[in-house]
Amino acid sequence: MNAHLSPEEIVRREALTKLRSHGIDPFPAAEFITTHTSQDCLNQYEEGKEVTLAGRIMNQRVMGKATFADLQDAIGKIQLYLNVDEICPGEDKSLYNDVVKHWVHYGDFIGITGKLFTTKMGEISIKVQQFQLLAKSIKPLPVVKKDADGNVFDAFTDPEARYRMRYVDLVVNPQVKHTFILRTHIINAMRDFFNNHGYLEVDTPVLQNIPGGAAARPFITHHNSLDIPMYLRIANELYLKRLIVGGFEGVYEFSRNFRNEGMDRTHNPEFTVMEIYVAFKDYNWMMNFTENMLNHVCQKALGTSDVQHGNNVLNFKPPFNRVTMTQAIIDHTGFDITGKSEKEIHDFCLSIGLEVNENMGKGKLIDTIFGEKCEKNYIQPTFITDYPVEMSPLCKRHRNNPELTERFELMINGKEIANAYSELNDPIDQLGRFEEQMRLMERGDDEAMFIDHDFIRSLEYGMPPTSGMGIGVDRLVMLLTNNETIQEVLLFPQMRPEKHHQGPDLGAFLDLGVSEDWVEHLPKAGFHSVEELQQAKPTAIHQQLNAYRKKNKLEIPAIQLEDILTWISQIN
RNA sequence: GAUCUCGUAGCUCAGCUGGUAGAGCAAUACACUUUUAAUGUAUGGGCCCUGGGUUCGAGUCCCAGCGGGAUCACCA
Repeated sequence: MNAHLSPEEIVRREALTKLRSHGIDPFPAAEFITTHTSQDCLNQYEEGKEVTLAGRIMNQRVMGKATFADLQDAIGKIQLYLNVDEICPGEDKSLYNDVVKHWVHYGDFIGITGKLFTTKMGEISIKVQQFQLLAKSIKPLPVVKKDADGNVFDAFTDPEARYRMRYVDLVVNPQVKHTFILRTHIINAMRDFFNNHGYLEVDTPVLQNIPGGAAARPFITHHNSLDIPMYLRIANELYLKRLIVGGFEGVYEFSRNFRNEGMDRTHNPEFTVMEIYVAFKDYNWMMNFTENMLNHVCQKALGTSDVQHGNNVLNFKPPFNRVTMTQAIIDHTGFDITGKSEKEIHDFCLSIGLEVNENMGKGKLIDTIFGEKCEKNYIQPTFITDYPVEMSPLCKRHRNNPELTERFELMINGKEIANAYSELNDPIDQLGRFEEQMRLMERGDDEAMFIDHDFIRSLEYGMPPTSGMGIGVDRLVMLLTNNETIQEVLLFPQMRPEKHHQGPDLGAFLDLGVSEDWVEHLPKAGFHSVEELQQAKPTAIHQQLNAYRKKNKLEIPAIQLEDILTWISQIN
């Protein structure tokens, strides 16, 4: 029955039985009311103050009639001092000698009441007077230890295990928990900033008929009643603009987007983008707004405008540098794209060794140059502005140059973090741009966008001049929490489904009446499952098992054919 | 999707040119009433990812698969 359990798991399950037989429910139902957290105890220390708190017991150091342990709650840790005479003032010392010393294990939830004191070694601790098991942990957590110098031993580091069992990761790796707390603080700070400006947080459809607003492969699903294909959203942009048409002055949404594309350290099939649209503004206003917002986020979430990321310190104090796309390319390649034809740019790309092909339009070529030669150089927050019109089908043309658009991307640490436009609100121009996208698609550009006619119709009713900005929340969090992979900032990153290499089910054999002596030998003799027994001839099983017994000189009784027949009858 | 690389005890990892599976921590038992990587003594614990192959013999070599990581392509 317990054949698939590790010895430690068996010990813990046996402890359940022992606890119950002593009248202790290992999973009690009642509320446990705490008065303090571990941090309260440390921050508001008063000798002898009575405190009640709950958490996981993390590290027991049993020293005969006294035991030290760490109690880890949601906030942190505090040391417990469990003394036999304090916990068991009467004759019965069982609560200490049995429960504390033997039936409570690393990882169990306990509730305690006791008095604060300082040990000889100077550590604030709780002298426990009442002790209660709140929930047993029957699977041992990985044990991570730290020495006096802060060196970590046996850290739980395997990425696969950590991502698949994030609950374990969060328990034993405090820095992981801290990252996710920061993530929420960052999002809260953004939300506060927008709300304080009077903008409205909204919800728009996740299930969409047309996957619009970006160029990406969508996840496709099907609606049964309507009998139509539906798509998980790849972006929410077109819906937010419809709301600006509807008369809202400013709307924003933290949008979970889904894209059916590759997965790696910077891509997860679902990811979060914050998009905001504000009426009567342009991209210059949005640059100011964005740098102020990010500085606010850094101050609120991190308490500083100087953010350590890898070997760099990123300075979020406004104003950020602003460089046009044209100037950026001149700065890093010496080539001026102004007024150049598609062929001239194509030839230039070839001359500097970039891989380009005939399907690439002018915008895509320029994008390639920037991506290969310029992007990585912008470590400090920098707005790259005025992108070529071909790259930006939803963006308004530049007021001074119709070949460019009023667009900026915010580059930080050599990567794109935000993207913003003076939004295109001319419905006729917009339709033309969509049609250009269709031509690109026919030419082989699989990133080109679909036409959303209802969106065009909304523009025909009139959209005020508007600036919109989208920011990759996961990537911003990576930046601000000093993480290099998106999996570290998503609680449950997408993983390939777990495959269980199921070992032989010895318990199932026992249930058939196989003797305990024999059960462990069945898989070794070639029978890994009940199904395999069922499919074999009883006489063949009989011969095979006894041949195995003879070959391995087993000191156990030989199998009789009747035994086999009994097993088989048990199956049916 | 391609290439490289890894998969050994609950955790972190050794295991050489193929020859009977190792350490620390964790667990179990005993001792120990202010320890803190507690300590001391003893004990138990392994489908060495899975399936084939080569071999007298495979954790080790070869092939395939599964899973992870890295790089690349696509993308944010």
